[in-house]
Amino acid sequence: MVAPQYAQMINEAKASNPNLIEDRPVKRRKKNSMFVEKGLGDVELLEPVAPSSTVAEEDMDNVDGLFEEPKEEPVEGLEVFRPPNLLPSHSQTIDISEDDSDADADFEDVDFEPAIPSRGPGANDEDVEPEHFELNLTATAADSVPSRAPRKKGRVFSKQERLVHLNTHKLHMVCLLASLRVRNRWCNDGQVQKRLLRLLNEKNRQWFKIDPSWTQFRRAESTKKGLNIAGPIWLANFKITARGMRRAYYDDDEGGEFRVSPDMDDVLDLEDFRKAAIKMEGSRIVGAMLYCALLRACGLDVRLVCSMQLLPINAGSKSRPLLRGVSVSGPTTPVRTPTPLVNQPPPDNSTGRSIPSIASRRRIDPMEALEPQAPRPVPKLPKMKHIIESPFPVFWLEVLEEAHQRWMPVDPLVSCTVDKRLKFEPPASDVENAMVYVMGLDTDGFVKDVTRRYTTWYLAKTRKNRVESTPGGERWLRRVLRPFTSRWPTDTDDIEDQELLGFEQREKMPTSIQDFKGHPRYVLERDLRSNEVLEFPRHEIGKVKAGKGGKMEPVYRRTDVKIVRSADGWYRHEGREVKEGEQPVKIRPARRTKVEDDDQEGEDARVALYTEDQTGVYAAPPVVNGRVPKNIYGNLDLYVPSMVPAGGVHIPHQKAGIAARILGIDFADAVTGFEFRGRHGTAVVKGVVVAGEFDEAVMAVIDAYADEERQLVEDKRKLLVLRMWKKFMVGLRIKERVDAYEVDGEDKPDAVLKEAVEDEHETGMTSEEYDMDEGGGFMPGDDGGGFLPEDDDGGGGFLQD
DNA sequence: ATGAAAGAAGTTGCTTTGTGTACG
DNA sequence: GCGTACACTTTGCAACTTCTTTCA
Repeated sequence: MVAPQYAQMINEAKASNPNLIEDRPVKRRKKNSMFVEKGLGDVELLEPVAPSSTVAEEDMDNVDGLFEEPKEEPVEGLEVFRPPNLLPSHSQTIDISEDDSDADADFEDVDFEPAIPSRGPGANDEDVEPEHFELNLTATAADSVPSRAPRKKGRVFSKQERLVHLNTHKLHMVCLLASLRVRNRWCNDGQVQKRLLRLLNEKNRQWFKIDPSWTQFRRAESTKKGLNIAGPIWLANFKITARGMRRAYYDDDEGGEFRVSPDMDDVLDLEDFRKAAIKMEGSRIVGAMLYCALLRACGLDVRLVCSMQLLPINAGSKSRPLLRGVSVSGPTTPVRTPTPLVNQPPPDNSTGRSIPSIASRRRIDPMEALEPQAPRPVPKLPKMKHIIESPFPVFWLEVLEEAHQRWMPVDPLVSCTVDKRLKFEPPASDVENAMVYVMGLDTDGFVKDVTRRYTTWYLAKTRKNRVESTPGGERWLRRVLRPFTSRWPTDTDDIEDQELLGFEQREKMPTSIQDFKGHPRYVLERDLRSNEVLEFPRHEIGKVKAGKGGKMEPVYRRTDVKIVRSADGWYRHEGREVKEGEQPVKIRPARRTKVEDDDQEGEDARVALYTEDQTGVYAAPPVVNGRVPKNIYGNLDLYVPSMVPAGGVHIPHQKAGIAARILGIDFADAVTGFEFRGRHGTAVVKGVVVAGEFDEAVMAVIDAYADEERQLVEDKRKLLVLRMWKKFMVGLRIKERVDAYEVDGEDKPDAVLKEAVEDEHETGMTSEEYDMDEGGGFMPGDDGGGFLPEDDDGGGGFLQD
């Protein structure tokens, strides 16, 4: 039951801003910015993947099932993610047609291209209407002409576009998590582990065999020593022949075709992985995975750790850097062999340089690949340059140091370190690698967010690039990770949580002015919003130097920031009023609303602002003797429930006003807000306020009203039914009469009947005489609410329906 | 190289209790 | 002359955001 959750979450994200489909002119937009317009709609793509609801239990393997065997072009899922619609077609994104594994059972009932995007279970009612969306799509993708030349770099993204970026980021995370889970599971593969164990001899492995009787120190040192021995052995045996995961970028070149680098990692399934274990080569990803498998085989508790290279939430002006160290020439996309390769010999891989097509590789039996190949002409392959990647790893491991129940980072390939957590974070300027989310997957496939262990400025910098910095982001991430989290935390988990919390708590105060902006813990006065104020008395907790040669600025706690509002604002938004004698804590110039206001007092008008502490809950004048006090507009402000006057009751029913009038009691329309249409705001009335003692009376009248309405509907239905019976009986009667008149030689009573009935049709069956003379018994009694007006087409209409 | 400041160019949020005309 | 239904209206400004450039 994982996928539907995500679909729902993404839908919620969409629904949370219904305005985003609002069809309004966007002043500056890149031509062909199709993904931006279309991306949202395509988030729907996740929904159909939902397995049938019969899978009730939290079957986590479902995730694996769904993402088990990505075919076609899954490499991009690892390296660069693109919104599904950027690809030539959906079917190409998730094409499972040639999949013959059991995994596709999950897909069988799935329609990947629903004509109308279906609503997710529990999807918000504010969901985008598909037709509406379609319209917008066409309009913007085809007709949008920027009012001026788009800025080359650093263009400003609209709210819509930014929302698409956010949703893309989320979707990317979900997909990558699923992908990681599959890959992590491969690291448990018995065949792979058995094979890899050959690398370490008995003596090497002895370090991992901990004797519980040893001292804590000795146990810890033994593990470390073992890792320090195994690392170099690994480095010497593993060869990097493919490119691993890179930092992801949104493509500037929106119309361009997506290309996968020819040297991209191409270990796509367990068979590939087993083969890589034998050949001991591949990308950094494969290297880390294989080393993970090896250490797990040695009996260690090992996590596969990935610094997720997601498409960013805030798309910057940076465009994708060129790959460095690519093959000089050669295909830009993996060559696909058009015909089935069942009987063809596998391509020669003995050079270790060739990157055969994905299609052909997946059919190679790993054992067969080891057999000596019959010599055959090999086409000259492009020479591969040395692959240049980030000097910091994207994949590495964490090994549980059993003695202290502590996870130690281990990287055998890039930094070649053991237990050096600060050697993993790349600088912000690294175009190949950005550290935003670091996830560790243990043997059981549980995911732990260990980002805090590796980042120096988690709160000041890293957090700003994560979903937690967006509204509702924390909850979203929690929900995404929930299916990947063990429900029974162990002591080790608790220890680690404390450790990670400690990293965060010990984070130093930022040294640059800009890092204070949006910092969850600190704030500078200069960054205060216009509706924010520092609590008095001010509590300075530090100083920071503003720029070089600048002066020192005081630093305050974020928790000391209070929201201020005008007296009117408190009243309208919270139903509170400023207490008597309170002095404003801040004063800001009033906004001039109208041109006609521009007299003297309009120019230096000011608005006094107060904190919540300075206000109390507003108490409306109470209802006395059934009289409801009204304001100058003759109604009652009811912006929040607390504004109902004492002794009164709010009846939020459309008919409440009418009901109160019928009863002849005093009432006031309840104004719950304003609708801004055109130049003027119009009061939104939701029901009325009456004296508490009339509550039941009013409700009774309303109910009676509703009953009457129901009765009306019921009567209409009854009449319809009776008419049908009448028609039937009339027909029968005619038939009876015609049959009675039958003469010799003329035996076509049916035809006569038909004619008679049709006749009846045309006359609109207003033949009351029938009812009066003979058919009276079929009509409702006169007390049944009287005779309802008969529609002109009523007679014919119901028979056709 | 890095960060601060200023400028540019866009987006967002606040605004907040109608009016005029045709017609029966 | 009065009451009712209905069409028309759909701002504009300042704050804010996010980028670039320039400078130290």
